[in-house]
Amino acid sequence: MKWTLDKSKALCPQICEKVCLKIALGEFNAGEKMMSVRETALLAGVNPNTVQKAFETLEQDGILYSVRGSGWFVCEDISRAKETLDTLIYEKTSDYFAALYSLGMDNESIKNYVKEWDNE
Amino acid sequence: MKWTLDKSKALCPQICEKVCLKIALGEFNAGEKMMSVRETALLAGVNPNTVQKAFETLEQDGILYSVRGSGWFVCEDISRAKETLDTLIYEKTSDYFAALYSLGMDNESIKNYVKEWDNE
DNA sequence: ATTATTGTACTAGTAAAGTAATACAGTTAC
DNA sequence: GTAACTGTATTACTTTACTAGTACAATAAT
Repeated sequence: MKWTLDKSKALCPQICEKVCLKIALGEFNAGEKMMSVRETALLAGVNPNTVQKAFETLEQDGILYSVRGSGWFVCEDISRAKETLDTLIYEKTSDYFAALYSLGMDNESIKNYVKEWDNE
Repeated sequence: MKWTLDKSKALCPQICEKVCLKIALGEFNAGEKMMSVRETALLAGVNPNTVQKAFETLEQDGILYSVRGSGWFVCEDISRAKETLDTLIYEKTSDYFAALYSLGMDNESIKNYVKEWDNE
């Protein structure tokens, strides 16, 4: 099924996140072959070059590796993928708090606001 | 004193937010004259054209108005500035939740994570 | 062996956001 | 009335992120 990406934001990081999550969830398994660059591009609705760059980023993070002519594979140690997810959650929370500080809120008011949040 | 902006993000919206906040906090008063485009540009460390665009955005939002040759002024009704701030807080929270949904979290886990957040 | 599929590389084009420099027009202060 | 401010407009340049098209090399399947 099609991946849903937010086209108003940078696509490359979204693809990285999606892959990390799918590894963490066991949708892609350690040591197994990934979808091809072109297939992923179709699924995500982006240019193959964008997927290529995303996979290369994940390669540097020790999450994927490539075999020329054969395909992309998930590394044996998937803890790196989980760490990357944790780091992303931390960073996004940190950014969120920073953004609301700029709007005049403090830690307590932010926590209360989130506590009452009730939307879908 | 100098405005501190995050240069890795779009500057124009940051200037808009800053002005809204300063109006809401009573640092700029209803009906009073604003700093000039050039002065604000120096203070914020950005190009005058960027400030001009930000002020024009706030003009469309009914928060500022300009008098050619004279300067920029704060509108009499500052409730629009406060509404804009509230909307921004709402949107940023909504974006934050959406981002963490993409990382595999749900409402409850996000609320717990924020509750335990303890950083500066 | 041939064919299809894979990763990889390269060049060019696009769009958004901001910078930079300049010019002009209206207002204010002296 | 002149000078020193204002806002406003225009043009060109830069960067980032992505698109688009093409080409080539290595592997796998037949």
